[in-house]
Formats: sequence, C-alpha cells, structure tokens
Amino acid sequence: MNIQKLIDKGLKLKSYSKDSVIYEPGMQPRYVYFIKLGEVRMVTVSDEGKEFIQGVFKTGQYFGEPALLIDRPYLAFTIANKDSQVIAVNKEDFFELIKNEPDFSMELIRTLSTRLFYKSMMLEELASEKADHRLLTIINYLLGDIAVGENLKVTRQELADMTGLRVETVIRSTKILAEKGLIKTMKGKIVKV
Amino acid sequence: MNIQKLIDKGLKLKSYSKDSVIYEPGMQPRYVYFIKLGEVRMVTVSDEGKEFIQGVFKTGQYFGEPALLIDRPYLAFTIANKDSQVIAVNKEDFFELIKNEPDFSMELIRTLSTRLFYKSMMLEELASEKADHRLLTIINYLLGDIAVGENLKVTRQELADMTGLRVETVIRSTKILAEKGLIKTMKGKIVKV
DNA sequence: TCTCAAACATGACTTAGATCATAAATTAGT
DNA sequence: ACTAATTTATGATCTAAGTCATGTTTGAGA
Repeated sequence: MNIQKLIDKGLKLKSYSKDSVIYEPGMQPRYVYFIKLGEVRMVTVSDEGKEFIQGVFKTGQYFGEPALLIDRPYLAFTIANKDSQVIAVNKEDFFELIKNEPDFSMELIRTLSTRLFYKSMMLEELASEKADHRLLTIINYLLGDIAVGENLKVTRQELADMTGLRVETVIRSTKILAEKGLIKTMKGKIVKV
Repeated sequence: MNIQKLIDKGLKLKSYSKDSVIYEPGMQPRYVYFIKLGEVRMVTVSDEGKEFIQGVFKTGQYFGEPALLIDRPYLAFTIANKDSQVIAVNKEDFFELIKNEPDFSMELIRTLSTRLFYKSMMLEELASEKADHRLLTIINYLLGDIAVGENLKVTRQELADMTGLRVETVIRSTKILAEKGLIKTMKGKIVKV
C-alpha cells in the first residue's frame, strides 16, 4: 500500500515519540496503523511482568489489522521503538481499501500468511526445542534480513524477549553456539558470515 | 466458501483414510485443501520426535494456504484425524477464487486473522506462562466451542501436544486446576459448566 | 578522553517440569 | 459381558533453565 495515497485521502498523520504507547491490551480496535516513518514493537506482557516480542514493524509496514478485522480487543502493547509517524486508518476506510483495491487485498493476504508462517515456526520452537535450538532459529531468521559482514543490532535482552528465555540463558547459549561455530560473534555482536 | 461450488467447477475430490498423511514438511505446496467431510490435524514434529498440534481443521474449513501463498515449503504434517474427503484446489484456481470472489477474499482475510490471533495468544503462553496457566488457557479456549454440560473430547496427550507440555504434567496440572475449582472434571473428562 | 549507563559475563543455588517406571481406570471391539 | 488397548494416575528421580548476586566490558555523550 502506498502511504502517500493515504495522506492524499486526507487521513490523519499521528506522531509518537520513542517509547510512547500506541495502543494497549484490552482496548477495542478502531484503526489500522500504517507506518510512514519509524519503528514499532508489539509486545505482550505476562502477569509476572515478563515481556514477549510478538513482532517488530518498520517504515512502510502496517499493524493492528487482525484485532480490527475480527473485532476483538487487542492482546498486545504496541510501542514506538523510535520516534515514529503513523497513519491511523479507521475501520470503514480500511474495509473500503480491501474492497476497492484488489492489489491491496492480495498484499494483505500475503502479509498475514507470512506472519502466520513465522508464528507457526516460533510456536514449534517454543513448544518443543530447547534454549540453543530456539536461539539459533531466531538468530538465523534475523540474519536473513541483513548483508554478509553486517552484525545484528539486537541485544541479548531482545533475543530473550523473542524466545521466551532469560538474558542470562541467552548470553550463555550464544556463547555455546559461537564455540560450536554455529554463529560468529565480534565484541558480543552477532555477525553474518 | 461453498464446497458445492467447487465440486460443480469440476475440481477433484480426494479421499484420505484415518491417519493417512495429506502432506508433509518440506513438500512444495501445490494445492489449498477444502474439507468436504472429516477432520484433519496439522502437526510439527521436532528432531527428538515431539509432536506439536498447530491446528485442527473440520468440515467446511480449508488449510494449506499460507505456504502456497508465500510459496514456501510446508512446515507441518497434515494428517486425517478421521476418514476425510477433501477438494484440492490448485494454485491458479485458488488465485482466481481470491480475485473473482470478493466475499471469499474477505472471508480468507478474516480466517487468517483469527488464526494469527490464536497463534499470538499461544506464543505468549508458551513464552511466558507456566504449566497451569498454559493449560487453563487452551482448556478455556476449547470450551468456547462446546455447550454447557458437554465434555471436551480431547485426551491429555492432545492437550500436551497443544501446549508443549508432557502428558504427566498435563495430568497433574488438570488435577490441580480441578482442585482449585478452575475447571470441572468427570471421569477424567473436562466438562463445561 | 572521561564518565556513566547499558549491555554482557559468570558463578552458585533453586525449581518447574521432564523422564522413567509401574499401576489403575476407561473405552472399544468382539 | 469380557478382554485388549487406550488413557489416566502417581511416585521417585533428574536436569535445563531460572534466579540472584556480583563483576566486567562497551559505547554514547559531555
């Protein structure tokens, strides 16, 4: 979906400063959010305060549709990772978009499928595999996005919040993976080889 | 989607006997499967042989689209839970369906959203919560589908395979939940109150 | 280049849930 | 109604990962 098109339609652009909350669990969904600029993380928080990163959304991507489409309160927080500008598209406009822009509708179906695929993979990992395997799987997944020689701009804490492990475990496990030669690290950072 | 319509179009009806495999991990997707009659489970299996139930699909539902839509090999097995009849719709026909049947396209978007919602919920559970909480969450989820007084036709093993726990743990935990009055059991079966 | 906060590291101890073994209760098929 | 096969049950260990405590390294901003 072309963001400019949405702006042309007169839809409102909202700004969120780093770490501000866009929506939180329990709220009734009213908008789908298209990111014009910035980055947003979607996290669920357990009763004991443990965070789990459900996803990260970047410039050009959108989030919040599933809850809106099936009309159920949000499960997660979405929080700006950086100062961000988003366009909030209300329900009616979003349904219009699906109806009248067949390309968008197809694109949405693909996006949802991709996310579903990722979640299925992670579910399998969390349900069945132990720390090392779990870690290696997301590391490889994240490495897919970057170029050889680059390093992952992700902290151990973030890896922990994506795998359901604790920082200490992630630290110990990455060390083991590096020793086994399954990943390469430089000054703590994980680099693509 | 109306199954009869698909049959009228001359699409082939395939039969699978209980426990036969419809597709397995690694295969390149060629069809989307509409269930005319029966029931199918989608399971991933870890290296150590542990099964995880990704989903269960019943008469009138369809499965296998995400992999086909994003053109990635299947992650899971799908296996007939009962003798089943399914219509295999090939890629071209499926894309036709999305393009030419706006109702179907909307329905598909909603279906994908619902599954995404369920997976997000389960991910949060597996990543952060302990056995009892995890179990109670799927039990309540499953109870949503049945009437008061009815009991869940799910074995402890199946609950284990949905939560990533082991049978013994599920057995011990259900007992605890029943003692706490959070669920009700009769002759081992969990009943809706 | 110095300082402070964030991120990484490591050891010691605890624990939830896995594993293994064995038995009782249900259910299904004849 | 009777056997065989599932499914549920329970006790005794074992272990991966969590927890807690206390460093050390790295990097961002003055």
